[in-house]
Amino acid sequence: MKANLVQNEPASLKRWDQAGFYAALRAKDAGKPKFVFHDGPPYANGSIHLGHLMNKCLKDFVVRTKGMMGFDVPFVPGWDCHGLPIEHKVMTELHESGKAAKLAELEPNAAKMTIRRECKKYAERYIKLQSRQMKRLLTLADYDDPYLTMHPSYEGAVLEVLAGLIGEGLVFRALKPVHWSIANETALADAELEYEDREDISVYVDFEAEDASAVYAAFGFEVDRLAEPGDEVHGAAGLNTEDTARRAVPPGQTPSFMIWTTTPWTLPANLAVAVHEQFRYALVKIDGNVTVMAEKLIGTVTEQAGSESVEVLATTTGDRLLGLRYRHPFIDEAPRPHGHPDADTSACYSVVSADYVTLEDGTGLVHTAPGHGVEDYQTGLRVGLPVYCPVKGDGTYDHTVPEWLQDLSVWEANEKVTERLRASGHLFHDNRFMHSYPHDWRSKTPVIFRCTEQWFVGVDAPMAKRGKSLREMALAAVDKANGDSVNFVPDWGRNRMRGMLESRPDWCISRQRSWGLPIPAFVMADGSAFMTEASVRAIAKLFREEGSDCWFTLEPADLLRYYRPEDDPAAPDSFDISLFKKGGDILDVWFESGSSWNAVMRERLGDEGFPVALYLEGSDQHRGWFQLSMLPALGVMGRPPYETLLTHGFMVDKEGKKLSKSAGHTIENLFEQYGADVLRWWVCSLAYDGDVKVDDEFFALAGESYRKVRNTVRFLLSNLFDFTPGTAGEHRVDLKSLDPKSMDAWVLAEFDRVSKEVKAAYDGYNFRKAHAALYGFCNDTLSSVYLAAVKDRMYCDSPFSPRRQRTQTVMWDLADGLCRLLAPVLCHTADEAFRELRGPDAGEAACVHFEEFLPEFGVEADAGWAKVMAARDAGLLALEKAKAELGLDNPMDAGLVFPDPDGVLAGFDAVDLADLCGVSRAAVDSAASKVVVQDLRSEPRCERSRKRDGTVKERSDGGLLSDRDAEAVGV
RNA sequence: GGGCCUAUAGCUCAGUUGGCUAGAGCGCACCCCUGAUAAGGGUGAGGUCACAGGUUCAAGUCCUGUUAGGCCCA
Repeated sequence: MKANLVQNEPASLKRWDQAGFYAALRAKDAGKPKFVFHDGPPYANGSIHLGHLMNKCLKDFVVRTKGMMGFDVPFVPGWDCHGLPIEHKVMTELHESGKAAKLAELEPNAAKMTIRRECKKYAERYIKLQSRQMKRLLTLADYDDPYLTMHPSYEGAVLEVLAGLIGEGLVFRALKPVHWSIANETALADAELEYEDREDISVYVDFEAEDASAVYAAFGFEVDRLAEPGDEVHGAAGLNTEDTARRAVPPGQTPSFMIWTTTPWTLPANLAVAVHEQFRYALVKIDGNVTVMAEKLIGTVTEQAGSESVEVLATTTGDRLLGLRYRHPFIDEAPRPHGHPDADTSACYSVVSADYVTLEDGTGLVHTAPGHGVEDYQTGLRVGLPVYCPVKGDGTYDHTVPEWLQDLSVWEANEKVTERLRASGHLFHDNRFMHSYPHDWRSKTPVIFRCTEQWFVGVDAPMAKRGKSLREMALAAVDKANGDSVNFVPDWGRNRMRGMLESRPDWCISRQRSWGLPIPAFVMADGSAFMTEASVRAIAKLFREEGSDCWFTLEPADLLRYYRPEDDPAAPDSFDISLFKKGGDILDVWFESGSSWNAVMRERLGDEGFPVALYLEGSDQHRGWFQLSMLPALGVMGRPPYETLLTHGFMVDKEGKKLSKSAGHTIENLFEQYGADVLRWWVCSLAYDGDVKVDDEFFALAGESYRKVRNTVRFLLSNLFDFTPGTAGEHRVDLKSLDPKSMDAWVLAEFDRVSKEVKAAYDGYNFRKAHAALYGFCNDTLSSVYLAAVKDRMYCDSPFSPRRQRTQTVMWDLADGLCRLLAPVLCHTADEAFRELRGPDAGEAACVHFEEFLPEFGVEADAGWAKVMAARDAGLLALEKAKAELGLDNPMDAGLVFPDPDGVLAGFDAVDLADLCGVSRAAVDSAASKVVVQDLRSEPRCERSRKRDGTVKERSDGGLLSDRDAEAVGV
């Protein structure tokens, strides 16, 4: 019989849907202890893919297993609705349909509203699609009332989190280098980056020293006179100590500092050269030019450049180079950043120290542009460099750069700058090379580092009330030594998260786009920003009522209608709301999803919703949702929002390589081909903590093993056709009366063992182990041992013989217990079987998903069973030999005599022993040392049972029957 | 380049604190059954535990390095 999952699953779905299943379950479970589990929101874009498939199934296993263990498990699905991917898609569509031009004519806020309306429609469309697909996966969740990050109450709750962080003094505005998408003209979060290979130019550039003597002096040369033509300039030999150097005469040319960079376009913004104080640097003459670089890198650099003559003139340590000045290769006067005409540029163009300088590549002298790199920025702060960024949002230079660069894009500038340096003699060497480089995850274009004014959440600033910094608290929360720290499954997630927390920078939470939650900041008349805890709470209240769209339609005074400055201790001394201008930034979407513990769990469940028991996502979320949920929760609630983090790996292809996005199945295809139960069975079998290989054949394999389980259950059911259903049916036999030496006691004891194992595995999220145990039970214990052995009595015993009814009772209980254990995974199949087991009279109320796992039967099996099963193995082996030696192909033509030295087997029913081996009869012999196979082919065979059990003879009706069969037939 | 992780039969995985001849399922081969039949049963062949060193009486297991792959970052 075919499973026909593709046709039948939707019917199950419909049946559950009509029963208002989720709500009914909540009602039924009311009052039970809660297991609160929180769904991370997938992005409302596109169809669900294999990653979602695994994630959603694993979550569903948790929901359903915990539910069947006796917990009330509310589960609210959610969607991440705002953000660049949708806005990008919508803008592309608007451009394609020609509507984008109209947008440009609109007033900016009106244009934003148009975009937002389109984005909302787009998000809704995909929420609907994904929701349908997730339901088709038979996942159990409150799909009637999901959480959407674009929902007004959600938006309000996010702002309340922001307000809490402001209250702790963690939110600030600053000029900082951030990842910048030129294509989308916005700052990007780390999570919005993808690393892809890219070819770039790497250049070695000589920066000419301003004061040659100072450089020579740093290397220990006598500097009272420079070498005249004809003077011998000493070579490298032995001249690496300052004493010897002092006796030498420096060469008569100006030395350079050689830097290396892979981003020539940042050279216009160069303001310093960094060295490591402890490293040794050499003054080296390469093909006639004197330059400075790290001693250890001379070989690699000159080899790469193909230099012919390399001569080390002297060496010194990095600290001696500090403060030496150089001339920028094509800029005469240090630039001043916008709006800071009086900026102090005295520190520019000199050698500074930095401990991140390495000797791995480059020259050991690091080009430093504070406007274009985080480390550069920090160095700049330390030594007092201006934060200079001559690159505009569109990736072109402004007019502070030399004319030949103005309005050029940075990518064009790479070439241009290189050529310029070559022409002016500053370029020592250049080559093209491939490296992995961050790209905007939507436009797939390379991003740049660029300094802009952004809002940040500080991770190192001590909190106003809590005293500690977010980083300190977060590290404590993942510290194993800390008793109530977060529990990680698997445990290495802890290390991973700690590493990330240790190194993470301040969180840039602002974006310059339309589709998102506005950061409710205002620009005051003096140009400074206005955003206090109280003002944000006031706007949050408004957003709850009207949604964040009102930010774009209302005036500042209206937006602040709930704000009472007189009650706000943080309010500036004097200000005039009528002069306020609305800020144009929106929040990082990660801040929104990172606030879901408040916007969903506390919102819906109050104190019971915080913290929750479990977050379950892919391992990439250690940096994403896991971390960005923890930080706001630490700031606002003082503890992480979850007790346990469960992590799964990623889908890779058959070879273990990254799954290409274009290839592979659509989810709809998989439903069509396999059905949800097979897909769920597959997910259940996965070692999800590592990478998961996925390929068509694996689904097919899962289908095979699913069918094995299904067939086993079907066989149980098919043997119960004449058995009164229910736990108190008239044919039912009291399990307590079972002989511990009976196969029935054995199989129930086996079930108990497996049931315990499966439940423990479920409880520990080890679904794979449960899968293996369930499969093994169906395949071995039932199919090949118990059911095969019991077939004869099912078919040939008198229908209401005690032996047959005892077996049916056991089969009924096994089917019942098995359905329950399978139900969290094979929700359609298990329910179908469960309903059939209860019979047609049970009606719609019969549903395995309203049930819990069965307690153990508590049936004791005789300790001698181990010996019986060993005897069975030996018997089967002996039969195999007999095939070859005696030509005894059919086991029913054979009898077995088992050695029984200790008399254990003698206590068991000989018919059971025979049936367990599929032979006609069995006996034990305490004197035998090995199994003896009897050839029974000469004995008569029962026409009904095909057994040659020694009782077969001609009966009154002329048939050849055994005693048992004769009695059953009544002749 | 850095952090975290993975590598055991053709495939998917077990293998606890280092300790008998390294296990299971699938697949494969051969056979049986034909009253679970687009089913069921039996037997068997498959492994230098990625590679190279090291610690140890003893290493799949511990340490170091290498290679390949994944996630995250630079």
